[in-house]
Amino acid sequence: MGGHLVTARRRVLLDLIRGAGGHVDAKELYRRATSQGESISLATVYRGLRLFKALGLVDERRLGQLGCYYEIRRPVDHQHLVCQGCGKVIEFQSPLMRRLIDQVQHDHNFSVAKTELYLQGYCQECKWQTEDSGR
Amino acid sequence: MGGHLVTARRRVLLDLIRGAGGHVDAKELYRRATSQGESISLATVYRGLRLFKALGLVDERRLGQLGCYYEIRRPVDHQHLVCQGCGKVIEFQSPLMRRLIDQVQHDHNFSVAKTELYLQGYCQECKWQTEDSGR
DNA sequence: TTAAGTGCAAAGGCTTTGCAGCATA
DNA sequence: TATGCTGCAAAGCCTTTGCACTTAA
Repeated sequence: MGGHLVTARRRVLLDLIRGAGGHVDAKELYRRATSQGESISLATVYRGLRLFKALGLVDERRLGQLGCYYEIRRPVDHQHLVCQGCGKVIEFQSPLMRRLIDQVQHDHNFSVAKTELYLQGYCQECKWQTEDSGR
Repeated sequence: MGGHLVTARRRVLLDLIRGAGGHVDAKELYRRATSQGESISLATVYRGLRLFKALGLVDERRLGQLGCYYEIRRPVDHQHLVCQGCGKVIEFQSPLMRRLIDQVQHDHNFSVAKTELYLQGYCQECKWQTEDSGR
């Protein structure tokens, strides 16, 4: 059973994902790596991300139509709130989520392995603007 | 302000979406249309879907890594449960969802416009199999 | 030394678009 | 008739892959 190598690219990649605090996609990681002088190809970024996912180090999230974003896996589950005005991403977590999942598992005799709640709308600042413009 | 035409293709397309009970993607709609003798192109399918979305007739859902699925918009919100064993899609709805959204809106001063909860796991039948195989 | 990682370019899905012709109101 | 619809083929994204070369252990 072959192990996985610790390479320079992978270290850089993982550091970048950590530093990004979630909310980066593959292309952005590639851009950040190269812009700080690191030599890496987009293909390697994708391969690294796939590996990290498989190892459970990183989670891939689909934020609506925005595409795939990557973040370090953390012990406590959280969900995302995306502002369609300014694009801001807010993380939150609610105990109701746990209750909801328990309920669904029970009602449908289903074993839930992965959950993703995505909420889209307008943040405090962008709310005013939509009200003003009346759009 | 131009109106939108009611055309044969669009009628067919909408009927197919209705008949599918959710859970079809563009390619599948194209396949079903042509296989029942209708003449339509994939581009027209996409254009129709975009229009229906804009008119609020149809919702686009991203079921995890499965891609885009389309369904007739219904008055009552619902969410999806996808079995990673057999691919079955189960719809459900829970009053906890409403409460969770109210809470998030309040806590983050955010106005939620669109919500999507996606749960992935194993249904009743597929649960046994994963237990047996011990995988 | 040797399995694993990497870059490059090509290929694969899915979705959109430009354009010329067609159809609906 | 005029605006909007359609098909076709091409192009655009994002992501994966084949292959030859490089590197970590």
